[in-house]
Amino acid sequence: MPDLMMKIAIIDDKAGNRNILKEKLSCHPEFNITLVAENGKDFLEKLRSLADDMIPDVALMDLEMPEMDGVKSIALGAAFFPTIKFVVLTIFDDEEKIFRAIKAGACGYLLKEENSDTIASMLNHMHETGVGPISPGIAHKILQSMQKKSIEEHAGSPLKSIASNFDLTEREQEILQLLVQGLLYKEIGAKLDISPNTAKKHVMNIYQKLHINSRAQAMYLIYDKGLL
Amino acid sequence: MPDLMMKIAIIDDKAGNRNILKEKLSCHPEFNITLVAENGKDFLEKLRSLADDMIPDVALMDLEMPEMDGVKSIALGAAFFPTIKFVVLTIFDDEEKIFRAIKAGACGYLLKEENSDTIASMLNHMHETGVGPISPGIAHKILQSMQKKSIEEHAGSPLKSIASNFDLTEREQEILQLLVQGLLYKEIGAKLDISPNTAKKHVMNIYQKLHINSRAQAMYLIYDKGLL
DNA sequence: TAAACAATAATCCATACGGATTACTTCGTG
DNA sequence: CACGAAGTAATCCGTATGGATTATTGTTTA
Repeated sequence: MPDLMMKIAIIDDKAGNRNILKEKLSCHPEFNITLVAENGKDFLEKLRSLADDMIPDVALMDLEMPEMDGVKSIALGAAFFPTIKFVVLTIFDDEEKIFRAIKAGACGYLLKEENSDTIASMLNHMHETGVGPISPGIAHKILQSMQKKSIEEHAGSPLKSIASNFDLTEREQEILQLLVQGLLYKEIGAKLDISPNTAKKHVMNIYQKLHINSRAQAMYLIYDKGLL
Repeated sequence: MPDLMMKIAIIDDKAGNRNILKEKLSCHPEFNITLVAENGKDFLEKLRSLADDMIPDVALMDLEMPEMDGVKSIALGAAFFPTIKFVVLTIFDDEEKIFRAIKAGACGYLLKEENSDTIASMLNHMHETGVGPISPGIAHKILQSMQKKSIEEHAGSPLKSIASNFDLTEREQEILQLLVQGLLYKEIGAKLDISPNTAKKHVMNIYQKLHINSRAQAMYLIYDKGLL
């Protein structure tokens, strides 16, 4: 049996939602809210400055957020903090968003309208069995979208998913491609016929957009986490 | 509100299962079992000989059946009787079967272990809102298979074959593991409780054994060149 | 047309990295 | 017991990297 205590992170840009959720969870003593963030960027920053034993077990994540939305935060969070279970907690969204959140690594998808007991029991169920919580309405949407289009064709092209999820420009994709092959700035510059300084500038812009800070992290994201 | 009376079809090859299910539904007067069949072929034949107003609203379908299995019957049934909602009712199956049943046109997927009330409330919910019933465990499987497909299944631990091919020690494998996740020397040191200098020394030894000279090349070897 | 964005480029600084060398400890195995 | 292999640790050096800032040019679009 796992720990009885479950460390929970709440990520939502609206203070009202955060408080409602806190209140809902507070009735259940097994939940320990160890991290609250206003958006994905905030969340990742706080995570990085956290001691290992304070890393949350579960992140309850809204999708619509400024600075960094839920899909991006799940993709990055799941890559760098693989022990965290990401559960989307949101109002009813379109299939595309559901789909992208799941591909990013969400293991559950609950509607905000679910009541306190439902949420609690589903989270406990997940903690015990590993089975992610899914609201029936969401499951239905997933089924429909699966019937419509096969997943294979939706898998899409390599670097494109990074580009679409993180708004990389054409040039930045090109440079990322070379970067993750291990080329030096001067080599990238030579290959693209630009100054090494410019190559470096592009790389810095890419880091900002992906919210990482080293070439190694870029490679990790792209190669190991299949974000490519 | 739709009809209070819901016409139900039961398709299962085992008489025991049929009876258990009948019993479960009998507690709920809104269900009217109008058709019982032993397999898909039997089901379709009986359907064709039925008056229009006796066509069931819902078909509760087992998957493993002789003569004609559940997937085929759903595909054919959904084509010729588009008003019928097909709900798979089965024990826990592998992802592939779940997938095929959904693509064939199943609008719900329940586990046989669900209790009477759960099944009844989910069927009623579907009848009212059109939202198909899905057991949490099944929804979880679907999510997992979607994630796997999108991540494109890169094979298991490359580290072992690297180790065997290049005579890396246990400690070196351990360190390589952390290195290619993008950790700094100081982070590797902290994680393994050794000096960052030592971590670096190990990395230098690894580079020599692999005949490379940068972290990027290590990652390239392991991730892109698929293990080596 | 003005504003926003993309690509180009340079500079400064602190730090991380790759490379080489030296040294101490703890194991086994011969 | 002695020797080597593995793990530990420190130091010095030069280069590459990450981070921040500033600036010019062209393109797009509101």
